[in-house]
Amino acid sequence: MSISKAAADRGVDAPQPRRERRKEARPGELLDAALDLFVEKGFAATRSEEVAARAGVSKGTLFLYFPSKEELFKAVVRENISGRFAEWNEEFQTFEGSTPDMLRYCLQVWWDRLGATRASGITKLIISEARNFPDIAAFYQQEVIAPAHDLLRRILERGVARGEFRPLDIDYAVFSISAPMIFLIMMKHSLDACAPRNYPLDPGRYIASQVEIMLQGMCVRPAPLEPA
Amino acid sequence: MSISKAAADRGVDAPQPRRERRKEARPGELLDAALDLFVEKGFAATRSEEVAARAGVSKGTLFLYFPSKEELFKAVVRENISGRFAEWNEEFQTFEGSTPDMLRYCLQVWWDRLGATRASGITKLIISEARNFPDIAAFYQQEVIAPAHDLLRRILERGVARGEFRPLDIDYAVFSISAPMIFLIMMKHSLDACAPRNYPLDPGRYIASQVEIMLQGMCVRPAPLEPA
Amino acid sequence: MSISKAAADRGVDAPQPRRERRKEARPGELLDAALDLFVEKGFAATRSEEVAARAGVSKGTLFLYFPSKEELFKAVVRENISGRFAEWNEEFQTFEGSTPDMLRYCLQVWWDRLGATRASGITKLIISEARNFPDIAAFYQQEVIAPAHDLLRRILERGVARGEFRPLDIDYAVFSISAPMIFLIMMKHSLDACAPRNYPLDPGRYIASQVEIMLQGMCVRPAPLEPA
Amino acid sequence: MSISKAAADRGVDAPQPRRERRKEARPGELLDAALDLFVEKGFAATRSEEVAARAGVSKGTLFLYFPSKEELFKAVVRENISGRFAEWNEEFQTFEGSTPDMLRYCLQVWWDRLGATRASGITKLIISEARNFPDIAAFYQQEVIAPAHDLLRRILERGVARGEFRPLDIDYAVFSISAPMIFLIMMKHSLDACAPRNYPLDPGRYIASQVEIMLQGMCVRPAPLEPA
DNA sequence: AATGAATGAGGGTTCATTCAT
DNA sequence: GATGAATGAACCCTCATTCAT
Repeated sequence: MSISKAAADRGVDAPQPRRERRKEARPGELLDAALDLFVEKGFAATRSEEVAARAGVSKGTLFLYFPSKEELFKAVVRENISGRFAEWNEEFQTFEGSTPDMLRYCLQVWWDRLGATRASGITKLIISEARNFPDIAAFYQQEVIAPAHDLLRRILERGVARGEFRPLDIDYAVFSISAPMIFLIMMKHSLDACAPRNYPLDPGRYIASQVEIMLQGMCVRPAPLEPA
Repeated sequence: MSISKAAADRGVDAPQPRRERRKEARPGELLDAALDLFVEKGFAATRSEEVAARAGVSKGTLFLYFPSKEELFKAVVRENISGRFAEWNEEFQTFEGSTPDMLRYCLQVWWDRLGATRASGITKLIISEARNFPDIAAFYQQEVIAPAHDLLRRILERGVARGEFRPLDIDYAVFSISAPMIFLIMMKHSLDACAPRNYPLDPGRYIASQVEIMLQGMCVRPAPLEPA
Repeated sequence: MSISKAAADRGVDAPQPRRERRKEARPGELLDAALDLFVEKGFAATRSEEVAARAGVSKGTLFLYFPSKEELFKAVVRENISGRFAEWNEEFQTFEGSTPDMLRYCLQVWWDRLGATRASGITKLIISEARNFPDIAAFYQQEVIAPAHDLLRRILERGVARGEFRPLDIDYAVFSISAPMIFLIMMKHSLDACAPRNYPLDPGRYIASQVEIMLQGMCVRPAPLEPA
Repeated sequence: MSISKAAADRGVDAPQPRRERRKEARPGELLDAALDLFVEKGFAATRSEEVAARAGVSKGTLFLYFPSKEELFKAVVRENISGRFAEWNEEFQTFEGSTPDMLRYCLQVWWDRLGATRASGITKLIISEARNFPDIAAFYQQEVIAPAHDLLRRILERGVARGEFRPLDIDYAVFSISAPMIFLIMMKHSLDACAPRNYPLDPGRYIASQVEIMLQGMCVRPAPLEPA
């Protein structure tokens, strides 16, 4: 019974059309399965057997690649946090419009490419489990938060330099800008996930209005404010 | 580690008689210990025996006062959060100033009496573990979120009724107002708790400025905006 | 909550109109409560606190009179097995009708005065728990089964002596006669108690028909048999 | 006591490797151990760890094969009782003799293959604990009692259809026929198990004579009755 | 490398029993 | 004597981890 369930999950003896890489891909498949489950259930409630089953391997194999559930968790976080910033940085390096437009674009990209995707689960995961995994938290701080803040900081400094923004407490502004995004991501993966519509919120609308509000406060010549 | 910890928690060298008759004090001591541990480790990772040990009693005694870990948690929420709404509601019932002042005062009270205290850890816990404990999420929604939103809603409606605010999408405004508070609390209990000063932020200043921004958008005759 | 429940069970502070004997009656009241509960729930599932509550005393008091739950159980059984046989023996000593009538009367008395009453719970109790309490079983054998069998034996011997019955294997006949009674009692307290009407049985009808069948087999001049 | 018992049960001096690979044998060994213990101590008093120990495995292994103590019990019932009905039904489907012979044969089979075996302890257990485990009682009612009664009912109906039996109150007759069997089993596992020979009874003889008595009452042309 | 049967340390909860008052 | 708060040994069950194959 439990035997066939595991077999079913991994597609029994089908010849895996697009997975001929098999062996080398193992750790990746495990990390992928683990990401899904950790995001969905959190660290404690995710059972290692379920991760293995979803990756199509046996429980023993999981421990062949990762010495413990905790190390698996750390590997999942490390695996999924990286690289994207290089690409985005470049995009913004070559951005040519006004800085308010740049900021609008930046937040929209953030939401579309991260917030709205499965990857936002990692943000939720980190924030939820940070206290139980301090080294993960430190790692995340270095690898994600710092680069992200740097990007925002550069945008804001560009605006000030070009005379579009008033002089700003930059750290503070960075913080104010990221807050709604983080908040949205947390809600999406917690209360909204169990009792949808506790928060009757359209993310796009919320982000857009928050950006305009921030810009209102930062711009030298504020645009007219829309109703909240 | 766990061996000596229990002993230490109980106050090894205290000369108290083994069976102190303290029926009245017990529930409070247990709730206090439980709050600490729930905030520190989350709901799932907090073991009931550890709560008992920290309160200086045996495992069995805990279940003498609270029929289950879940009920213990609910009691913690009532003791530290929802039980205090009545009092706060009254405070606002009799508030006589302008509605913008009322809103400023409300958020300051929220931060001072909840956000800045241990109890704010509960908010973080709920958001972190809601998906795994739907009963608890539902309880919290009813007992905390709904009343809190009602309070905010009443304030906003007062502002509209008195002609201080423009007509508002109230649900949306309630949401926008709570977001910075929730965000602040999340950070305090996750990333900030492991590596303080990730966010070089003064909560009071952040909240104050967010309120002004919101008021800017809501008021009929906006006050001049300070720099972000 | 649990405090008031116990208080309610024992009638709080009512002046106990018909229980002025109080102290001397304690053990009896405890045994009485325990009988009810043991019959209803069996030994393992009966909680000593509930016995105490039903008797109107505290948990501690129970252990003042009986050193353990097991001793309480034994005392309950001993207390309730006795005496009745003397009375019945006398009744039958002076019976003047035919022996078949005597047997019919005997079984009817057995059912009416024991089987149909709360006391039949003891029979069920003993049979259910005999293996876990061998000394109880021995005690019951001596105090109840032996006298009861003696009574039946005397009736049968009277029948043979008076030429009403054929020569009988008396032990065997005693057994055949008691079986339906015991069976009825067991059913009443087990399967019938949870899913009534598993056994579409009217006890009176069943006993009567069983007696007639037995008599049919034992009598010198059998009466015509009714349909089963 | 319990320390050395577990060791003893496992076969202390057996030179087997600590992890014998015996997946096929396990369930059977566990069911065997469980039957012994359920019969000996009842359902509530049987601890799952002890079952595991008697089967020579650890606590966890038991739950690898049976998801709960209750399911273990159900499996024991299926293995030893209800799983065999199919075979017996077939036997009776093809029975070609007279219906009285069929009934005689049926009860003899019942006694030989169930009553006289360890499995009869389950019947006693059910009757003893039905009230405390309504789920189990319902299961047993469905899985055992109903099919058994159906079998008896079919035999009786055959007799009536073939003109061998008088028209019968079938439910009632089913009941009358099973009663002596149940009674015998109860005694065997309760009083007789502690002090054998309380009832100086040969089961075969008792059953045979009870059948004849019943037949006497049911048959169109009764055979002459033997002395009781 | 891969498996999956087996382990055993807990985790939440219950309840007979104790003992300071 | 009586109380009932407190204890702690069990109990059922889970699951990360191990290891013989």
